[in-house]
Amino acid sequence: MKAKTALARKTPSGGLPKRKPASRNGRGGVRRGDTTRLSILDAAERCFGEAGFDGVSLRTITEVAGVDLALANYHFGTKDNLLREVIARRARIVHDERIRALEEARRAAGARSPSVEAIVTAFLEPLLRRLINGEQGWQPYANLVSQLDISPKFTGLTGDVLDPTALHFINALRLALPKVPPRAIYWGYMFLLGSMVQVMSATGRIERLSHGLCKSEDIQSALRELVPFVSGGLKALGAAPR
Amino acid sequence: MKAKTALARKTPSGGLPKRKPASRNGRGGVRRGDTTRLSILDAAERCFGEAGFDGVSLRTITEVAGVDLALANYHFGTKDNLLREVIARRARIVHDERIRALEEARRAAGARSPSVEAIVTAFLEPLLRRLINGEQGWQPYANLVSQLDISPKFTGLTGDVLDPTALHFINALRLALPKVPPRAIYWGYMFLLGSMVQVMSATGRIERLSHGLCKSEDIQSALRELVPFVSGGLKALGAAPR
DNA sequence: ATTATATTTCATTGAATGTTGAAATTCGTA
DNA sequence: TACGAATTTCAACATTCAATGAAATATAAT
Repeated sequence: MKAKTALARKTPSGGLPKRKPASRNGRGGVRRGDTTRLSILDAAERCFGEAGFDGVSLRTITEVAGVDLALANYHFGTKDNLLREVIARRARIVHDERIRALEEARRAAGARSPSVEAIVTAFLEPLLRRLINGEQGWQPYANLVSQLDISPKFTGLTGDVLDPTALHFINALRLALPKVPPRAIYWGYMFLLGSMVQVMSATGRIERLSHGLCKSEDIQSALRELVPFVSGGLKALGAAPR
Repeated sequence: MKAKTALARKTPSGGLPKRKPASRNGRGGVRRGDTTRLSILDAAERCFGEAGFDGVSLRTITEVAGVDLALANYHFGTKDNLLREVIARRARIVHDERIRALEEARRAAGARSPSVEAIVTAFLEPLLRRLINGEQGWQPYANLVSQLDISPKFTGLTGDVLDPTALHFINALRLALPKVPPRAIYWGYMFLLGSMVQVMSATGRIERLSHGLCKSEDIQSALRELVPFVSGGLKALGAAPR
């Protein structure tokens, strides 16, 4: 384990971008390097999702992106940091929309607490809806976060971005289920995550098990089962024998 | 992608072991190479579980095992095959005990179907009980299978070993829940897997979320919540709006 | 003791890894 | 047009990777 001292000296991510406005350049204010930055992010997202962080090389990623290998270091510094930025890009979007959906559910419920179903839906829909609609890049992202969720090696990384969302929903569930002890709610949230992950990671397993009756890509149907399952499960919590 | 033609020529796993009985050797019929085989398996199990298949090298594994690097190839041929044998070793044990527990539940239920709780317990206990008891090597194994369960890259590998178990339990659940359409049962089984995985993979996440109220290693408490959650969730299936 | 086999050691293969330096190019601006 | 900064290219760095060949050693059977 060498002590990594110097980050790349000449990178915008090194001592912070500090890039000038760069407007009016005939490309709508889009800088030259921005398109390569994006294509690297997209390629990394796809490759990481398919093969895992350690299963793919920067060479493969930049090759898929169609750019020079050294540009990965120039724009992102290290492979670790590239992963971080891949995650953060979409995690922010999902987080914001989940919070918004939760507040919307609260508003709709008036003075009382939203139903468990409403809370669970507010959590699941923002991400799964994008998979259903086939929005560009979200399936690879879903694959990736599923893997990171499990691996002890990367939980520290995902935690910073994903934990704030969690606490909002745990709180909401606690209010909706006053009879269920907090300890059980935390575990229930983990089970919610785990069930969702099985829907997000397109492993093709359910096709084999069901002989084609169910399909991994049919997130719409999966979501129709997932919401009742998780809601029913959460309501059944706390019934354990002391 | 080079076509790898020749497996190592001089390995027992090459053209099948075909090793003589080797009894009466002063070590209770344990061959010389068996102890190194075991130490490599144990080390691989631990390393794979911590860092993932691609996250660890054969060098590290053999170093942890305290044996020469070349012995990994001699005993297991390739890294892929080493992973396969790591999984298969314990998967067989879990499978057998799950089937036995399921039959026991059937016997106890008499003419009727066992309860959903009994079926779910028969599935979860054989593996989780070993984690609760802290039996040697089972936590790393649980970590590992959790990761393989998610990654599209390895589902083909796990499928051969794990799918037969699945079909037994899916069948039992179908009988116990005649009102729930088969399509929903398959998804329910996936959700069961996903919830279980969250308990098995010791990521330390629940500690952070609950500020130490819940503990990853307290599988006993987790299981107490997991069984009602999954059972309640399964019973709530099929209530989806058409 | 003398084989034959099973196992271990040691040295090395060629390829692939993340990262970097320095020169070349492109671009916005003056 | 000329200058400076941002970006891209090219070539290499030192490691590490999985896998293997061949010699050495240990074990079991004869």
